[in-house]
Amino acid sequence: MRAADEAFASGGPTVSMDEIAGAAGVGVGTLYRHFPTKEALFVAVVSHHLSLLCDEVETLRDASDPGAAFYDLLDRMVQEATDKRDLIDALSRAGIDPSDGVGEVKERLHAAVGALFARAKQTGAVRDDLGVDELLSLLMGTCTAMCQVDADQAARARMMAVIFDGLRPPTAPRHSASRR
Amino acid sequence: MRAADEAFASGGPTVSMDEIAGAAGVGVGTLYRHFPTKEALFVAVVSHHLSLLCDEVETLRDASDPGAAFYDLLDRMVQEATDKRDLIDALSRAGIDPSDGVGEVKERLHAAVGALFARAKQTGAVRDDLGVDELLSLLMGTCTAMCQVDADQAARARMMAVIFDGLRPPTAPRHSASRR
DNA sequence: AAGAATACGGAACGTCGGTTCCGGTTGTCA
DNA sequence: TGACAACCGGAACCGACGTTCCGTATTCTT
Repeated sequence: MRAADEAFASGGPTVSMDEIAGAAGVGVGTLYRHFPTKEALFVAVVSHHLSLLCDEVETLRDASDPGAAFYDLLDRMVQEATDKRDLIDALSRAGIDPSDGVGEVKERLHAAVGALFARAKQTGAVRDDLGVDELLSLLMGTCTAMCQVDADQAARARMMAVIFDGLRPPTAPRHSASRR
Repeated sequence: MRAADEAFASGGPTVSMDEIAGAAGVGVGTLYRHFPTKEALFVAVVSHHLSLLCDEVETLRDASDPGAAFYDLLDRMVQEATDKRDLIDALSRAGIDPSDGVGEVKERLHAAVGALFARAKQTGAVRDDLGVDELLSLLMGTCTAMCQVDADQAARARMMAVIFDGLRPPTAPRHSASRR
């Protein structure tokens, strides 16, 4: 059942309950017997994904090379989120809506990524003027950017290179983006 | 009338026609007398914005310092797109849907940005391994990322710094983002 | 094996938003 | 000044979608 639900999530949060039910081979009534509302179903699927992601990140927490592990993680996250479009919405919701059930999982992800992020900073692999929130937001943005150029793998690699290079410690203060 | 339409666009493409009409101080019927469909209205607004943006970019085409002009432009675009949420959808549509009326304006924007981009490359202000499509997609992603951290101007500046530093020519080949 | 309780599928309902259409109004021309 | 025409506002229509409900199937119990 969850398997069919994942299939739903790939289409984004706009698919109708009928379609989800159809994909799962059940009636809509069955869906509502397991989840009180569509929102709840979406949250469940999203939380599940985020939870898996958390496990992965927590595994990397004590990696011997935090920098490499960090960039590897980013690469994988973006790669995965590009396929599963719902993960993007997941991340975006994680940043926006602290009320619903995603909130707790978001905390976990935040903490796990934060830990790895901090270690990577210590080794000088990433710049130290960036917060976890900003990192996650950037990551989210990158994912949506990736969804634009569906096919071209090379283009994606170039875009990732931009982000990665930007995350490294700047060799020298070169530009200020401040305004107002 | 257009003025009121812009007000609509700020709320994203999901606002109802009734709300738009209300904001414009007219009835829905009037809206439909000027635009055959909601989609058309949206396209009109978006095209208008993109058109203005094109004018701006084309002005910068022959700037004495293409690099500075380029980064200044990015800064302004992101800043503006953060306020006007519809511009994000505009950029995203520009990348995705070549069928509707936005297509032509997208060509113009593509060409104008491409020209400035090329000149900035020549002066060594930006890396030369990136295409215009990738740049625009990245820009779009950055905008959506910005919309996450609504308030904090400092956070936005840090995120922009990441993007900007990533766009500069890498000092040395340091990391490969390829996979698969 | 029979009855009850639970689960199931899908038809039915209410709401919401895009689109259409009709009655009123304003401006124009003779 | 009176009739005609264009325009306007908003009520009415229609389809889509989330949600609910009921008749039926299935399984568990004794």
